[in-house]
Amino acid sequence: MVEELILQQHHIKATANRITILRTLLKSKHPLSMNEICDRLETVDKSVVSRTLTLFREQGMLHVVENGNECTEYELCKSSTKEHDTDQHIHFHCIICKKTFCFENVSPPGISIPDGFKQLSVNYMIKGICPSCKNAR
Amino acid sequence: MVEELILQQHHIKATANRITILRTLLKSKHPLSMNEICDRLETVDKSVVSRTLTLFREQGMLHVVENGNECTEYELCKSSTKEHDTDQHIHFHCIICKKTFCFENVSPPGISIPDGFKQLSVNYMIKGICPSCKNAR
DNA sequence: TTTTTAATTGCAACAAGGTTGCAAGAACAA
DNA sequence: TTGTTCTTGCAACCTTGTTGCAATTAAAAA
Repeated sequence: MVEELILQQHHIKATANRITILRTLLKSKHPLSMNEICDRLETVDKSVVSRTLTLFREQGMLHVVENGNECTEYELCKSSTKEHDTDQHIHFHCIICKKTFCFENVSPPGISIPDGFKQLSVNYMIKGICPSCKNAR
Repeated sequence: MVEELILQQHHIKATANRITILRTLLKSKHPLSMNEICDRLETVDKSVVSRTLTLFREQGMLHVVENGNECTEYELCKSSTKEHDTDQHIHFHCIICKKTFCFENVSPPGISIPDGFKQLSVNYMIKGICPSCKNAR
């Protein structure tokens, strides 16, 4: 099973809940929040989802997508490990339908930051209106 | 008074609370969260701070800085109005001291986004360790 | 000035997102 | 089998932020 393989690669013990949560993330086309995962998986307690997402994050399995006023979202990293996150891209958050899109093939332009600051991660979030919400008006 | 002038320019009635909150933002070297403002101003109720920040935001007086897992922060716009926000820059959030810095002279590189998406705002947030936290270790 | 109307304030209660303590259950090794 | 560790689910809690409402204040009209 794909899920077990991924968990194994990140040194996480495979349990039924973890496989289910991972599968939910795998199936989704856009980043999911904790509550979206809970809604899709009514059998799993939110405390388990919370702890599982923390675990996945700590093991470098997830990207954390910060969409602003709303809640934190998570998406699977394609090619990242705990040490190296090579899979960063730009996100677009629709202020109407509240969905977050990944612009996979547009990578965030590197910028030079002032001396003394140590960069660990980047979050490039564009807000606006997505095509389907734009057309709906 | 500078504060009254700024409020007037954004068509906001000047009250004692609003002037105090604006002054707090003016004095700060980095973006402030609602709670940081409440801490500095113990006489003003947090509901007033909340409503005031909403008002300031609606009138284009503030930048909203999303620092991720923690809370929303606000900073004064230098040159923005309700219609045009020309004063966007990159922010750096220190994961240790939780302070957010503005990189004033590094403007976010424009990127071309896919067709159909309408861009309204950009948030470019770098996370890492700031100079003083780096030196403290 | 007095009256009427509208805006602002402060308190408390609430809501959403998320975390934590803890006891019970499952997995696993000795 | 027994002991140890990990995982789970429930409830309680915390934090950030908003809202209902009555009281106060400010502004406008008479």
